[in-house]
Amino acid sequence: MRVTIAEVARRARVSKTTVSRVLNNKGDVDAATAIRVREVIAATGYTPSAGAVGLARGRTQTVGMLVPGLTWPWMGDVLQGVSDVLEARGYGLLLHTVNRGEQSLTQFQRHVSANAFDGLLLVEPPDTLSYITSLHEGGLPVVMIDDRGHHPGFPSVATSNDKGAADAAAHLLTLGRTRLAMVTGPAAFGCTRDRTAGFHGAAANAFDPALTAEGDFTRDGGQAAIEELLAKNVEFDGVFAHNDLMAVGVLDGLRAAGRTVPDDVAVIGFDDISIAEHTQPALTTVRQPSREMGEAAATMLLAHLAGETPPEEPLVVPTSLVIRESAPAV
Amino acid sequence: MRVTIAEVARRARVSKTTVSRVLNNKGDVDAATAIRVREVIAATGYTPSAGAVGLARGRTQTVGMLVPGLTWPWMGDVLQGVSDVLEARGYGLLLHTVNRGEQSLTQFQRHVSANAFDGLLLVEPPDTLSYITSLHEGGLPVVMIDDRGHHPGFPSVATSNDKGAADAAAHLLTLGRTRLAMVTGPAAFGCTRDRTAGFHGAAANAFDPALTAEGDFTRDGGQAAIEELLAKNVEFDGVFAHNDLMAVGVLDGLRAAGRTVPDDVAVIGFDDISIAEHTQPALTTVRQPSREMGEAAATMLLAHLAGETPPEEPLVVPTSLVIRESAPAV
DNA sequence: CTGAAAGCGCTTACAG
DNA sequence: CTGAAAGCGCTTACAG
Repeated sequence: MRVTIAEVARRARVSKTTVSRVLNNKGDVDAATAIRVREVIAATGYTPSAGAVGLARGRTQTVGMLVPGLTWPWMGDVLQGVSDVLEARGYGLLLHTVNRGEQSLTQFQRHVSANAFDGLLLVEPPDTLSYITSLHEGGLPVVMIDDRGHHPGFPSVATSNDKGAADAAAHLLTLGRTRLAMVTGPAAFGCTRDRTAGFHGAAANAFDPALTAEGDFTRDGGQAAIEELLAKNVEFDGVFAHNDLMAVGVLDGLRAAGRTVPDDVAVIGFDDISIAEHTQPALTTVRQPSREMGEAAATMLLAHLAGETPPEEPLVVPTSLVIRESAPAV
Repeated sequence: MRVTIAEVARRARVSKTTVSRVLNNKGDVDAATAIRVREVIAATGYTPSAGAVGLARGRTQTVGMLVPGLTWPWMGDVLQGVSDVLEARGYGLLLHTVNRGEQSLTQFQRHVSANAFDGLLLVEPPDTLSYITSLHEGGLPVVMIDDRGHHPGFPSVATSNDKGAADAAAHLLTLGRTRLAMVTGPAAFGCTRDRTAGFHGAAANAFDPALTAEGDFTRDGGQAAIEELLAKNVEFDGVFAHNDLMAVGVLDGLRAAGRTVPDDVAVIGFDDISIAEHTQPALTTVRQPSREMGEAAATMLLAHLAGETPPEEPLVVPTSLVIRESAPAV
């Protein structure tokens, strides 16, 4: 019993063409006619069928989004940013997860081939960069939310990993700390390289590369890393962890070893996930602007769909230092 | 340059009808013909256009999902469960957020009218129950993931709020605690009623209703509530908080007041969000099976779409007690 | 300013 | 077992 454009046309005593015109404000329509059509539309509650419009126009007004999984703490923020922008612009959001590996990708591929969306937003699932690149080269508008420092060959949104890490180092120096340690992410990640370089550069002599341990971005990995550092028996009074989850492990490891934070050792994390303000002591951290990155990526993709040429360089949304108790203000 | 069914038909020297038949394994097709068609499909990488199929069949193979927002800690788990099931069954997931109030709802309404999806899954946004009910009555298949104990008049998935709370009480009794307090959610929430009733029933005499404070499901609200309780100067040695976020506030408030957890006061939360295992001490909590609820809801909706009659009663996915240090095993 | 007709890419009776 | 034709609900040249 769905009302169609034909029904509206019949009731308004005009052609479907005319109804379509007033619907899309395209071409001139006699004022009185337009009013009559609008009245019928209002009275019937008519809404054009998304599927039919999409088929006729060759555009779905829908954007696909591909993410590795939904359980990372900051993923919800990214999604929220994306969702807000798309919704405000009348676009739908078709969400895809790569939680089941190959199978997931096959399903996703099917949706791509089926032209189910006009453009793609993504946070890169493991080992899919070349696949995504091929989609982009095949003509699909793509914008990547680059949390790994990949600097891909297509439009992307990133954050200031280097600057954020430098800010962390600078803050530790301000606190008078002179022997700084670092717990990094996996060496293969671009963001690990960027954060390491930024920290190293700003900390200068206060940082001894020997006081570096590689973690895996998990809490347990962070704890293991700090234990490794403590076992070296080299003094340090400040630690920068490449993400908050590891920083939580660092905090626990330090406590277990009898060190007080921040008195003995100041600790700074990266991300500002919701846990950060609830640790003991509350964690000072470099805030990653997840939501803003989502908004920026969606905005960029829509501009691309509207015909604008996307920027060559990654769009960088800056980090900001959030000062809490684990590395307090001076 | 998209390859269409017409192109496949031409290359295989058959009609579109026949191609459609082998695509959907419908009706008998000569074995040799079918093979020929399949070869062309494989060679061209043909995938039917989602929009065209949807228009012709009157079904989009897409499910809509409406959520209040993406930043609640357990929402990612719900979504992941939903996403896994839909994907495995070849359905798309169209995500809608009600982050911008009325405007969001208007946009959502438009998607509903536009027949953009076959069925709807939702976690209820504030004050939308009557609207959702009208959609359901209007014929849209709906399944609600009921985190609030609403017991709506349409299919839903819930968890054992009462039983979970009773388990918390029983565990505290097992630990020998005899004066139990409770920090509840807002009184208007169905789950608050259910958790209160379950706890009260199982704790019996050990629970004094005077030792109840109402919180708002936030960390700060939990801390305020425990301070209110402490100010009463009535002894208690166990606290059950209606969610983990408030339990974190309880932990902090207790620490500030010089009480030791769990020695002086044992604490149990509800949800088992990721923060729970990282608090000091780690939080014992009633695990809410968010992901399983998402899976169950999606499964139920797909069954409904396939023609099955959905159950009258809410499907209850059971909670489970996760024992950690804040209320350890005996 | 307006409408008839073709077309978007499929599916599905219907006829053979 | 197979195909021509109509139909799903729109949009868009084209003609007037």
